[in-house]
Amino acid sequence: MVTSPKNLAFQHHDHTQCIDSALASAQLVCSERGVRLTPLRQEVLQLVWQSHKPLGAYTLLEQLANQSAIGEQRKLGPPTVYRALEFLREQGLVHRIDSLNAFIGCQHPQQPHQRFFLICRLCETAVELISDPLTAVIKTVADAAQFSNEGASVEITGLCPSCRSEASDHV
Amino acid sequence: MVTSPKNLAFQHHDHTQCIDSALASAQLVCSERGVRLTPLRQEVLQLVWQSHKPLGAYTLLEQLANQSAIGEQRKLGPPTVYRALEFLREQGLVHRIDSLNAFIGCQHPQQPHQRFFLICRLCETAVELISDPLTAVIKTVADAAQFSNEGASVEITGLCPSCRSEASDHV
DNA sequence: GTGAAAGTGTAATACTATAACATCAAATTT
DNA sequence: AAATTTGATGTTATAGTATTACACTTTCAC
Repeated sequence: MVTSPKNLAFQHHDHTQCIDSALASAQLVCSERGVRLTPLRQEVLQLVWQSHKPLGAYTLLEQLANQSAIGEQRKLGPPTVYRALEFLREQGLVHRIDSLNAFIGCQHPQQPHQRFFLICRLCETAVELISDPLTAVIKTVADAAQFSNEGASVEITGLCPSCRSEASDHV
Repeated sequence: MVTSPKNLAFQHHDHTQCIDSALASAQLVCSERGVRLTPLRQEVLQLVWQSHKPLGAYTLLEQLANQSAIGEQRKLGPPTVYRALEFLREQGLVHRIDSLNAFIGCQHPQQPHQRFFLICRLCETAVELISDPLTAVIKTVADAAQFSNEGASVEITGLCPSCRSEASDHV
């Protein structure tokens, strides 16, 4: 069977490509919009993209302090990372996963969209989807209730393909 | 047009009925399952049901301490209310709204179900929906990614019918 | 009744997020 | 280029949300 690009993050893949492409997109998007992707913001974006696992703000803060050139000499506080995350979210480069209090790089930063995620409870990988049928049903449901839909978040929890097969291996 | 029962909570209604029916359902469900709806748990459920607005755990704690017979003599801490909420959630009597860190009474406690909400950003009312099409699309999306869907949460944010018309009144 | 299990009390603490104000850097104006 | 303004970051403190750990009590099964 052909692997759908949708669940690529659940497979082994060349993650360097993910990071590179995310950084390139971010550069492009920010210069188009005339907003500044400062070194700090870029570093936070890079940290968020180190994996497909959502990371908490304090984890990012710690890594920023310990693993990055930026944190070498500065004493960083929570507002620093929260502000960077807020900027990245405004630009649609990062999403927050409400059920995890954690942040993840946006996999479709080009256009604005609702937030649909598949979240594996074992490997903690989160995959972002774009689904027209899901978007359509949400619109239908909201319309039926005469509710003006300004934004939506869908978080689907369960086991990803890899963790499913591993789980069945160990029965 | 006929008002759908779905968005009843957005309309004026006899909320006493909501509370009574929720408590009756809870009694029934708990006795059927052989679990104990203690006075504390019942009080927390009642507080959650005082409105259709999700409430934070610390708000509930404060009300429990100040407004209920239970809180009169005891000195209550956060674990007390969190444990009651955990129990009520396990029994499907209460849901947590992740985007608000808040809790709301379940409007369909009879059967297990996924969590679909319309959340008004003005009046803060949250309405729970059961939508077969939405359930079906989520299943389809998960299946397509070979993802085992164990639970899902959909939080749709915007303006409810009442707040929409009020907003347009004041233009 | 006695013991086991479930429920609650209590103190301490961990985790998540923001407010407020100071400082610094970049861009714009003059 | 100096002055001005704006945006970005540093820093301290605090607010808000949730859990751990252990003591005590109540309920239920036997």
